[in-house]
Formats: sequence, C-alpha cells, structure tokens
Amino acid sequence: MRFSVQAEEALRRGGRRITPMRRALLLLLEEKKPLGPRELHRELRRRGVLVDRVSVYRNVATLLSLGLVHRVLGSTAVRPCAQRSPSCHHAIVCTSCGAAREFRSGAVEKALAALRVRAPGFVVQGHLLELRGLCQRCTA
Amino acid sequence: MRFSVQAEEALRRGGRRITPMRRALLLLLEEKKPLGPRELHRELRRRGVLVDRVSVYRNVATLLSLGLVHRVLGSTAVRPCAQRSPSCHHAIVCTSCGAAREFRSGAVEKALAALRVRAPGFVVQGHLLELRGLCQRCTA
DNA sequence: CTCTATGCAAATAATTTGCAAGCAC
DNA sequence: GTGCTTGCAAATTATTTGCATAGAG
Repeated sequence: MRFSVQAEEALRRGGRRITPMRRALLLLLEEKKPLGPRELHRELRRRGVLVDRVSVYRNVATLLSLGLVHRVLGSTAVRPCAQRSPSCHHAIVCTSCGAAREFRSGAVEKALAALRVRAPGFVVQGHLLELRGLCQRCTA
Repeated sequence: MRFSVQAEEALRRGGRRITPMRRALLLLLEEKKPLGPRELHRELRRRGVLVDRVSVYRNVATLLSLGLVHRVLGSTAVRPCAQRSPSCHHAIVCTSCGAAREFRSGAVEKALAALRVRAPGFVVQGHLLELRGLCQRCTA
C-alpha cells in the first residue's frame, strides 16, 4: 500500500488529524529522497504550501514518534518506514545524491536473526542497516 | 591495538599534531560510550582539561574526516572505528544508556558481501549496521 | 622556525517553547 | 463544540567562521 495512505490511517488511529500540510508532507516524503526539516520546509513552500518552519519540525517529530518514518544514519533526514517492521530498516543510500530505497535480503535477515539470539546479554529490539554507495545515475 | 594509540599514529600520518587536548579526547572516546560535542566538552572540563567548546567541534570534525570515528544513528555522538574497515561499521547500541561496542559476525559479513554483488546498478562502498537493544545492565 | 591548533568573540543555523487563533472531525 | 494543529514571536541550543596567539615538531 502507498506510504501516504497507510500513514494517514496510522495518524487517524493515533488520534491525529489529517491536515493539508500533513497530506503534502506525506506526499513529499513518498516521492523524494530523504530530506531534513529545512529541506522539507523549502520544498513545501516551493509547492505553494505556505507552512511555518516550526510546524515542519513538529510534524516530523510526530511521524518519528509514530514510527512512520526513520532517520537516515548520521543526519536529520527522514524517509518512510516499511510497514512490515517498525524497528528494522534496510536501506541503500547514495552517498552522492542522497537517494535512498529499501531492500530485502533473506540472507541478511537470517544472519541477523541468528545474531539476535547469540548477542551475549543483550536484548535486541531492532536494527538498522544502511548500504552506502553510488546509485546508477551517479555512477555514470 | 588500542584506539588512542593507533589514532595518534593516524593523526601524525595526516600531518596533524598531538596536543594535550587531543590526547585527552582520544582517551575519552576510548573509554566512554558515544558522546556528542557538548558532552565531550563537559567531560573534558570535568577532568581538568580546560578546552574551548569550539576546539572540541574542530577536533571531532578532524577525527571524522580521517575516518577514526563514526557517528551513531540519529545523533552527533561519535565512537571509535575499528581499523579493519573504515567504511564498514557494526555496532550494538543500548537504547537506554547509550553504551556501544562493535561486534563481528561472519554470517552477516558473508550475507552482505553477497548482497554487494547483487545490488542492481549500485556500487556499494560500505555499510553501517546498528543493532539496537538493551544491554545487560539496563535489562536488569 | 614553520605551520597547525587553540581561545575568544561573534555570526549563523538549528531546534524548542509558549500562547492565541484556526480548523478537523 | 472540543481538542489537536498551526503561526508567530522569541528563547535556547548547536555549529561555523575570523583572527590573533600559543605550541608541537
């Protein structure tokens, strides 16, 4: 299901409301690469959604707290979470243009599951895995 | 080899100098959990190293640029890199107290290596993997 | 002695908070 | 109508920059 649609449902379930700016924000996150608060703000305004900077901060915080987005390592940029597992993320991020997408790998998941059991004295709650490299377009 | 020792060598190789504050900073990073600039500053002062906040920023930036430390997820805190691979990090981080350590897993590395080959159109340069959970002390 | 590192001051940028008014439901 | 949301103003906090001086090699 599309991210923006399921995110709206999750917001409703959480007692939050669907406002024009939230809708615009979700659509933006859905179609663009990971963006931070200031970039989201700029892009929203460019699209004619004249929203305040502070509201972007607040909404990003809301989405984070509901587990609908997650931060990319080492930055404040966020991207949609796959619904299947709110605490486990596998992303592949371009170090040149910042584009990101999720990926699945049975082998990696299996290895991580095994690790989870063996982690000595550690209760594993989730994990984050990012492959970093150059996407097709940036390679050319 | 101890982090602080190899870090000093790397600094020298990079034409950087070994100052009292750098020595103190490296020792601090070696023994404590991941800390951000302000925490590092506070802790250094507590230890009697009366350094300026700005210098901490500059030195953290230096260590990052030399690949001697890396940031942990979603924060500006840094921790020592394992020397073996500057672009690949496997850390296990406590979501309660912030303690972190590295781990190795042959299974995970093998799976990632396989992935590296199959990543369609993507030139993989490295990866970051963080397990998040509760450490032994925080579980009790 | 040469060149990097540091302290200090100050400019910028990022993020948070309080409150009144607006709008989703 | 009720309560979550937003805008606006302003406070805080984080980070960067310029420049003169100190100190490592």
